[in-house]
Amino acid sequence: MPDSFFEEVRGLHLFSEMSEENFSALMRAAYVQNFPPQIELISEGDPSDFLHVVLSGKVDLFARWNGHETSMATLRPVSTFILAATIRDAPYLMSARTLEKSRIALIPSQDVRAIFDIDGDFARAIVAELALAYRSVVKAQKDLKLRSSLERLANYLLRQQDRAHGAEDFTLPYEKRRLASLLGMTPENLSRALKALKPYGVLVDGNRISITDRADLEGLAKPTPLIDDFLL
Amino acid sequence: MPDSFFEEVRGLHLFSEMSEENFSALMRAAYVQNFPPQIELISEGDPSDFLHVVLSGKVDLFARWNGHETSMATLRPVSTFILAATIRDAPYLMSARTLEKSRIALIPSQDVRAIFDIDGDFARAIVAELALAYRSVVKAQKDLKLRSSLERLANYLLRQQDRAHGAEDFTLPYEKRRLASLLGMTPENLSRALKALKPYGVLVDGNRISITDRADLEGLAKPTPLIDDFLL
DNA sequence: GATGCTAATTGATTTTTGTCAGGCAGGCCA
DNA sequence: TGGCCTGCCTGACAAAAATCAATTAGCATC
Repeated sequence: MPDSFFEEVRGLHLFSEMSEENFSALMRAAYVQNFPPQIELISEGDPSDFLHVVLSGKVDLFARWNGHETSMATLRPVSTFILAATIRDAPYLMSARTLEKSRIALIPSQDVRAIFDIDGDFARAIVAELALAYRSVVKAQKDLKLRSSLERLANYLLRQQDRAHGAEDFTLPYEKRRLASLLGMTPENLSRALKALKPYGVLVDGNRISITDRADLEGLAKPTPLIDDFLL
Repeated sequence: MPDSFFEEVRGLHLFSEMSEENFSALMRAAYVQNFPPQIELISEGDPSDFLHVVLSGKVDLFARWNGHETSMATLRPVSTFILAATIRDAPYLMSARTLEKSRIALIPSQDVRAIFDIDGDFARAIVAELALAYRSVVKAQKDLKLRSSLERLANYLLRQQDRAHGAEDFTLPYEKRRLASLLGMTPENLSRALKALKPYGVLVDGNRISITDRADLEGLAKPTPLIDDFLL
């Protein structure tokens, strides 16, 4: 079934509006690959040869400097990454590794640029995608610069609860040390911060979190759509 | 001369490739306004009514949360801002204020979106602009998460020196407290950090900086194109 | 069940950063 | 000139966060 993944890719906002002809051209040299966990898919500084699409599994975007690294974002299906680098034909600014067994579609960057040049609808879809990505990073930066680590954690938990459709308890989607890195703190500090949230009704049991008094936690977290609303 | 500013706007990458007809349509309801210093042009959360273009002066983008604020970026002529919000028809994520007397062109957001919908070249120009903006924020976030405040300052000074074409001494482009906010630290801390850089050959006299031994400072700063290169 | 591995936790400590209060220098204006 | 801003600097202190070392808990494997 070499083209079974076409449908999945086609379903993304990024590709759903373009003509069948251009989509085929884009997919001509594209292919899918299965990766085991902990494989570094791309490394920052490398030329952007492929636009990547996570079809299943989980991928971590991270950055390195001077011997240490930090997690920048975690991607779940179905989403693309490294779009900006592909478009600008510039080196990757972030590295990516699989967190679990993952299926990744690879679309040659030069094909993306070629179709982009001739297909206005595709260009408009890319604009929508990039504008959303840009705003996500701006929100992340506000989170980082305006809030303390405890506040970041509190807001993160509230967002996770929203994701779980408001359920009182839910599971953290990955290891705590990765979460710590994502939130810009050390694992030790995350551990202490979780404890510090106990008076606000946050119970922790391994990866299981329950929020017994959301209003109380919100009093500390002071969430705002301008930072915490994913869609905005 | 009501249309003298058309030329300046047209000179931007964003508008230089589009047809004369579409450009005129875009400019039909656009206008220029002069603002004194310290005027808040837009406030985060407001609907994005206009795409802004800084023609002269200087504009600070900043964000507020829970009673305090932080500087996100400083814009100099000629550049646009709040493009992503305009395109997505979403509220501003950042506020903006003039730092000095400034001339700002205002283009109605709905016109931008209308032309965007019909003009593929314009859409492509927007992609290029957004991809660049996205990558800038990613670099800023890496700077913030991977480096200490002293390292951020050291790298900032090196970048400023590059901007001054490598001159041994140059002037800081704005007040130190704004710089502190931009670098994610307090003014007091910036003051101390500048002193801490003295052993690395950084001399400070008011707004005047001179770097007597760039190699030494680079040893501390460890600059990398993947964070510090503006164009990448 | 014992062994070894890894992640998570905990406590003690240091480093980094922020806060608060006071002082100083330069610019502005009555 | 004197008074009064404002921005910046300085020192003492407090808070936040990182680091280091040691322990514990959970898992998989033999």
